[in-house]
Amino acid sequence: MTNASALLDALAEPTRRVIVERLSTGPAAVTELARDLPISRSAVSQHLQVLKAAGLVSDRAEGTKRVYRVNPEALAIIRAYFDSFWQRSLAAFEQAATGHTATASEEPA
Amino acid sequence: MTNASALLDALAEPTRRVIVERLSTGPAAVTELARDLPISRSAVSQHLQVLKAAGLVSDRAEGTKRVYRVNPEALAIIRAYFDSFWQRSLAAFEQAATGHTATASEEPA
DNA sequence: CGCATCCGTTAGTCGTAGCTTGCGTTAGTT
DNA sequence: AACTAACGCAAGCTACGACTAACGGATGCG
Repeated sequence: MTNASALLDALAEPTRRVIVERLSTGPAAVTELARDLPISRSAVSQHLQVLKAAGLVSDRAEGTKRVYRVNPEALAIIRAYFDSFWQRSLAAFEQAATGHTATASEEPA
Repeated sequence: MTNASALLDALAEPTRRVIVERLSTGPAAVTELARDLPISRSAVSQHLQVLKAAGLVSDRAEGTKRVYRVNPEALAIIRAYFDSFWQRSLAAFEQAATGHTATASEEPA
């Protein structure tokens, strides 16, 4: 679950990104989510299963409804993933520009 | 190409993520990339076309070779995307915590 | 108690992304 | 000029994933 690749595999689907974006503004139920999407409720449910298996969302039974919400920790992992990713690419970019290896003279803030 | 969705569509493919990870450590040519991958050189080339179309990488002819490198700006966009994303989810999470009870339900089993 | 709502699951169809193969092109080497 | 290495491109095949449809299980309400 601490693997960013598994999380990104789940976020590969555009529809799932929309769902997570929607859930990032607050919890929602399945039918409620499906109402704003051009697909069936069943499809939304299946997407939620994938997101849940990846650890991106969690669900909670509330009466007959089932409320889903995002897992901030999962987004934090992805965020950290792309952060180090970006820094590495910047280092390589700097190196290519200056022509010699960078000596880690960056300010750590 | 300032759209994060287009960038994420390109990074949906696991192989393409490996390629970009590899390129984030420094530029490389097609055959050089294909050497470490279980797919053909042509497949790698096709992946690079997708990444290039998304603006994630750029290429430069160097003799008979074609050197690819990552575009740090593209990674910065994705980074910013997940950053705001994460902050929104945190805000929603905090609101849910303070709005209801502090020691409320946690595990849905 | 029926009845409606909300949801997960399964089976099954279908589009498409990813891969290989083969070919043509360009650049470098002798 | 001949040969080789490094690519891109196009056609064709295959497998996977997204979707729908139909079902059954809970929960809530009259």
